[in-house]
Amino acid sequence: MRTVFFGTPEIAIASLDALADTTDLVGVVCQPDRPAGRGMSTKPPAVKRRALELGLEVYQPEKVRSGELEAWLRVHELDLAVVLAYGRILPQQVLDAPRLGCVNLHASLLPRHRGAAPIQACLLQGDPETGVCLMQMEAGLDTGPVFARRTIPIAADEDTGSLTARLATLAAELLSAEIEALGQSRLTAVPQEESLATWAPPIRHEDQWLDFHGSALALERRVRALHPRPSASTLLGGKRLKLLSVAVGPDLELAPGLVHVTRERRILVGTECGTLELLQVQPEGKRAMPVADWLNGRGITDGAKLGA
RNA sequence: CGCGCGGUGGAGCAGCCUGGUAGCUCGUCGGGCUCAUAACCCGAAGGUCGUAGGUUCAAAUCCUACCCGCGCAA
Repeated sequence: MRTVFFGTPEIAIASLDALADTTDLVGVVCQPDRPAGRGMSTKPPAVKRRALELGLEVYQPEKVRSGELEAWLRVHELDLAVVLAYGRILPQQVLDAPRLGCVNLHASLLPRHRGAAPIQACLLQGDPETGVCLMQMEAGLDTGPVFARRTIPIAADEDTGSLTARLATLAAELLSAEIEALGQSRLTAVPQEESLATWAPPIRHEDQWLDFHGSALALERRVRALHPRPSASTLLGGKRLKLLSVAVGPDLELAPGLVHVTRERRILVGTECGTLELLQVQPEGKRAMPVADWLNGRGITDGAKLGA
């Protein structure tokens, strides 16, 4: 079976490998190299680096609707395209280019969390479990019928980083298990139950700033959903302070944003409902550190105010 | 050359502007005290102050270059 893989970031790599192992993978499509990192040097996406290691042809179209991408696909006379976190919405002409169309690996239990940030969404919602779906792509975003799915429980301390890694592996397993049947059109696609659909919008730039006028529970989930990127941030003395790891603390009377250092050298922050205990922080310009280190260096003292 | 912060005993920091060979909070090791404690007391080990030059009688402190870590922005 002649296939092509669409994907861009790290999460897609395991599935890229799986597709390369199980089919005649003729090329990889990913987003163009973009200026990134300190400095301003352009860096190739993770998928491109892996594809080059595998000796695969890499195509990085600037536009997906110009017709060039469709033409490139047709030249390769494909049976199937597998998409995982490519980063663009593909038009119908592209979806129709391979003989069997395009299938997508989506990191949620559809129809829950359709959209760009399903992993963050399930953590924000406090879902007990999540998973990946293998689905037929259609013009609507993540609306197509589902061929197969895998489910995993979400740990209490799960964050986007750890969950992304687990789902990347899970997606690759699902793809490996189903690819042969898929190629032979032996899989049945089950339509999604529209009434159960939820939407997982992209994380916006401003979403990283915590507002302590919320519940400790919701803030703790937000910190995990934002970790490790872009990370939850607040302000301390006019400078950014990243909160990398927190926990719901004991129920004390503390004004939202007010810091209390306990006798046991624990750091509690007041919220509208409950307290948040800080565990790992990263002051601007510093490396990440446990709060014990932060206290030793006098980076924080009792009575400080966060979010100012 | 996109903007900014930082590299000081194992950790986190102060000292640098106003040069005169190093301090704080911890940790570690040994001893003591206590019903008990991420408690307290006593003592000890541990640092070529990122690297290379320069200025000076003298540099962690001033100057130059370079290396490394980090935040923003993308």
